[in-house]
Amino acid sequence: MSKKLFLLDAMALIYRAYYALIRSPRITSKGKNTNAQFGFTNTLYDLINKEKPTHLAVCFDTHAPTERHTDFSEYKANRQEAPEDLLESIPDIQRIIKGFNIPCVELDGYEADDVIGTLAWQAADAGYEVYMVTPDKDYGQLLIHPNVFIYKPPYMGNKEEILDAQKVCDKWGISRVQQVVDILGLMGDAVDNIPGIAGVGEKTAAKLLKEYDTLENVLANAASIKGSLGEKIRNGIEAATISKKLATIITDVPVQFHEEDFKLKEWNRPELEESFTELEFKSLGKRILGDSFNAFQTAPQGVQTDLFGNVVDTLQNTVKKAPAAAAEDDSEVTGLSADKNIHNTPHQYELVETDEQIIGLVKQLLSEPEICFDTETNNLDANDCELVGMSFSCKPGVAYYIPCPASQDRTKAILQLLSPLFNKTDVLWIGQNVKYDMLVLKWYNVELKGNIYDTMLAHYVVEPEGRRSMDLLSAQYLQYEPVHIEELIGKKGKSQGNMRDVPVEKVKEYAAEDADITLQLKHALHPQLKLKAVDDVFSKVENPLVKVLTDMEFEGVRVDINFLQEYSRELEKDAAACESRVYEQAGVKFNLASPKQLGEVLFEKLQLDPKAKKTKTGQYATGEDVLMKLSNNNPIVEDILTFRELTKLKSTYVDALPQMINRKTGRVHTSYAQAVAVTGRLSSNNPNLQNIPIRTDRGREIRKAFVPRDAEHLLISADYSQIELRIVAAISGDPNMCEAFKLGKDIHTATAAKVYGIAEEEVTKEQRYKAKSVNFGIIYGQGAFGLADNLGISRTEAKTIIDNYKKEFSGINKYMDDMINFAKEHGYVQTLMGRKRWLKDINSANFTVRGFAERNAINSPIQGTAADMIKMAMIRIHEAMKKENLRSRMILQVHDELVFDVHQSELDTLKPLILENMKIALPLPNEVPVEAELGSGINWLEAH
DNA sequence: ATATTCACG
DNA sequence: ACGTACGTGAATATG
Repeated sequence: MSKKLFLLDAMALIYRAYYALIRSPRITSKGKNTNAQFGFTNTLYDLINKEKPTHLAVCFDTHAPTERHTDFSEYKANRQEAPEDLLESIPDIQRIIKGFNIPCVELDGYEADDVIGTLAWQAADAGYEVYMVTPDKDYGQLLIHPNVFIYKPPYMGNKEEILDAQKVCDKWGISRVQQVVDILGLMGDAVDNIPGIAGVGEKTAAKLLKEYDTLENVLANAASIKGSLGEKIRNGIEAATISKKLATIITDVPVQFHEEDFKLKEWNRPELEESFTELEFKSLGKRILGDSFNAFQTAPQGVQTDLFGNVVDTLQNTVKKAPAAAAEDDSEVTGLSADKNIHNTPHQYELVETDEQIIGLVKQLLSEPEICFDTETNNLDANDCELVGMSFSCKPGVAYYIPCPASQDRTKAILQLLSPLFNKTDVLWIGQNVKYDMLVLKWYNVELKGNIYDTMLAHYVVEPEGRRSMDLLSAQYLQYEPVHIEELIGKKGKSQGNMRDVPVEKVKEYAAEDADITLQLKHALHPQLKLKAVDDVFSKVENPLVKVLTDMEFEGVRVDINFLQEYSRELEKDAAACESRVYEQAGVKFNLASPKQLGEVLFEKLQLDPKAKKTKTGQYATGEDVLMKLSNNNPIVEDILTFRELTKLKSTYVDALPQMINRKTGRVHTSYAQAVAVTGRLSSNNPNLQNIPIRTDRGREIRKAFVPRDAEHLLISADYSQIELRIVAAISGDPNMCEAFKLGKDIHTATAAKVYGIAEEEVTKEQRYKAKSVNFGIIYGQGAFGLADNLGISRTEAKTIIDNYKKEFSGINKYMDDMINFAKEHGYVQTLMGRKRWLKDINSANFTVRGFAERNAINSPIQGTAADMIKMAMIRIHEAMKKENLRSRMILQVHDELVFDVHQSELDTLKPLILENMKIALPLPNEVPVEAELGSGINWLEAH
């Protein structure tokens, strides 16, 4: 019998199993998520059963950095932290593997693919047929030995797949598997953050290798490669060299394949029984262990520990011992080696607890012009948490921490003692994401009267595209690694701890350090504001907006649950009807919500389109645009699209919104992200209230659920009219467009008249519609192809329209060129308020990459100026409402719209106040007027 | 975690 | 030959 060795890439399989099951999670009676354990065990067992390996080993990655990480800091730097449930599953899985009497192999400094590659070749040399079980395409490079294969386990509805060298070569379009690393070196790999050559993708890489055979030879001949491709390659020599090295799997890892170790042996049944019982694998347990297995029996006690390690020992240190028991001890937070963190810089952090101490601190801080502060809470949701403590710092290295005990009376008393500080007007409050802290304090009826300096926002205007967690900023600007919050309360997830339960001494170190670091960050970032000339947008727009957003988030909006519940039932019914009609027409039942299954039904079973579009993963595309183009209005298409619409509305809005209602206020409190959108816009999340439906009848209904706080109130909605087009007209100074706005014309009709060379009265609906599409397309830098696609017209017609447009509105054409040229020269574009966006790819040799940057150069100043304008308006309106002591509140912002919850007695005061401030917030050049419209009603739909 | 789809301005 | 309109957030499937 031939010897078949299977080597499993454990982490890759665990990830897949975990996420494949996440929608119907397996939770034990103790509340433990066992997705990964279940999925992995299932895969392992099926593999053993079906493929009948004679030998098997499971390979893990370790936390230790590898040479790839030390050589190239960006390697896998884009990876998110694994979820806690997943990390906690690893000891269980290793224990199950031991139960099957299968060795786990891992080695510090090497990744699983290195270990697997090395073992695979050794075993193949020894006459084995070797299957590397992994979804990872990089393994293709290892198929040099004719007896080594890749075994892709079933996933996404695909069957398992065995890849040999030929299949891998066909897949990539190469002639030898050795070229897999050359391909990866040229094209990079987004998953692992391997750069490759900018602008070289899979196709180009394959073409180059066809001609030059190896990456080295491509680079050696770079000088003779013509055109932009040659330039790209010449610019990417270093990146390609690094990338190839990163993608190359190491095959001389110090591990030794021993036949005996990897041989499948008798299972350790008691051990498996115990694991399966603990994890509550009922049917799976029976399937594996037979009917005698009963998941509810008491776990057998006293399993002999020497059964765990006997395979392992012959592999010396390369094999990890299974944990003696499932990780019950949670004294240390997993996943982080505490000794690696460097937070031992000399500092003086003091605990301030008694009334006397607090009064002393207040007295001291009252003389400070700038105070850095931070709050600690027992929950991330600022609208649903208690204050656990506050830290203050005015001098680098010195900080104070005031703990707030569970007694809310005492917490209020502490805040009372601090009130002279909070009420002080001539003080600058420095913090990182101050909105959060202000919101927490607002629930205690505390408002900061001084000015705000938010370091997160400073970084936002200095580097709009960067990421800006405290940890990253500290590393980037202070070269200092602070205490991670995970060290105190664990990672995000259901078992995340609570700051309240952490010993005060530990919280003090963490909290005081945060205030200390934030103060130092302010000093590091501040010069950058002037240097990059973004201090205006920072001090006039972003910082003053913090208080406005705090108040808006605090207010929230009332949502009519009854209405939504009723509407949910209606949508449910209609969606179900659509669904059954689809199954009837298709002649099969399947999961209509699965694009993959739908694609197969439409394009294979029903043969609706012989040349159906595929997505990049090789599935059929089933997006709305694709379906709409399907053969002559097939009724099944209509039902599918309606089903999609109804289920989208139901799951994203109608059913989700009631669950977001705050238990204290009975209202929905969105959170505005002020430092996310690169153009300067806000974004909204938890829930997103900036994408509530309006375009379809059934979607629009949802707006009826947004209602005033009570019968004495109404909602007001005020929105800018054509603001982005006005901004284009104004900053381009195009005479025709400016004139149209000055005369108060309908801009799309006026555009159509110019483009078609006719009088405005003669413009048809069709022509106006097309002109409108051009107007919007221009804002985004759309070309003839896009316009044609959008309007369903020929590319020639689209080109004619665009050419006419550019001729009639030559100023706008010039604006677009000017923006691109400005960006090419200066490396950035900017808004009217001086908000900047840097475009590093603007001079890229790659057409696609550069084109993207060019469209950004056109769009960002427009979108960003509109964002500046409404932000300024919000600041003004908020200030005016406060000054007038109104009881009405601004509650929502939707990019060009503001929504207010208005007491009816204040309607007449408020309407002009809102409109006037919106209009004058940011005057446009070339006398282009800014217009805003306003409506009111008993719900958002009616107010619109 | 990744891919696809779709809601808004 | 390639890709083709900017900016977001959220839900779904996936074994």
